[in-house]
Amino acid sequence: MNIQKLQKLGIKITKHKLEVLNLFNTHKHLDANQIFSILKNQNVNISLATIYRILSLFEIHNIIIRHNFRDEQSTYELFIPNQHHDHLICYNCDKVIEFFNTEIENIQEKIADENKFTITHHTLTLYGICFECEGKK
Amino acid sequence: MNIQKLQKLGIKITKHKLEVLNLFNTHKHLDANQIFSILKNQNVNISLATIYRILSLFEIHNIIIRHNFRDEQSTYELFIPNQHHDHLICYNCDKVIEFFNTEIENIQEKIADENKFTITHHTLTLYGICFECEGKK
DNA sequence: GTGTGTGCAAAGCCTTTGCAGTTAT
DNA sequence: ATAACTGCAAAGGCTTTGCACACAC
Repeated sequence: MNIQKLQKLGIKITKHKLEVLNLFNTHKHLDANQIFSILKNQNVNISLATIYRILSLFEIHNIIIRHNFRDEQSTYELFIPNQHHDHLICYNCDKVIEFFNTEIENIQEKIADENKFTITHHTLTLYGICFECEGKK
Repeated sequence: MNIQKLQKLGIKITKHKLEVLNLFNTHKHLDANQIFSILKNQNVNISLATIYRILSLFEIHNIIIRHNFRDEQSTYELFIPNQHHDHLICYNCDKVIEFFNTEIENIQEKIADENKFTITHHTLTLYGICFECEGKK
């Protein structure tokens, strides 16, 4: 995702938008508060309201996607076409591991067909304890 | 789930708890507000706070399970041991279809093993448009 | 110049909690 | 009797919005 693409979408380029976008290059998964904290540490003045507005805008234009992993805040990650994946999350350390499994995707299609559904998207998240946290106990 | 089982868990039986529990016999998936509305229509006086407290209590005791299907409110359904299932949800009419697929469950275990994870639970939800809604367009 | 973007403070929504009175066992 | 339950109102956490000003194109 670069500036030209943003402009093609009719999005006005601002320093704030670029800063939020850049964060996703170094942080795969981010929520609004994390973005706020990181930018604050970098001495960037931006309000939470603006962050939420930028995230909504990016989401509408399929630049990022929103996840609601637990009940709490929404987490965002860059949306990269043809690179769909699902998540494995450690309940203890919040580590997120991405995975993709063709078989599961195919079976999902089969299930949708059987129920006469047209799937637009899906959420598959496995929650558990990772090896490192398991060892610590 | 019957009164004896509740009492064995050390839960004090009240009219409100039984009323909430009974609703799940006729409504598979319910959120706090729906419960509030339904009971209000039945002339049952109960506060939202109490509903939330009952739902939390039932969740802790594995009587019901909580889903966060979209971003909105939490939805609950009865927890029936050995009857795990996943969901297919219509974006248009909110219809919920339950399904279970052994293959997917097995592959998930394989993925967890490969990543040295111990899975405690998972969420698989397929979002799309059902046959009826597709026809209406 | 004009339509967007922004900060601030206020409000919205779902959910939780403190308190004082009530009920189940 | 006593621990659990309840209603009410207030507060909490995340997110959105109205307004006035500032900025991108």
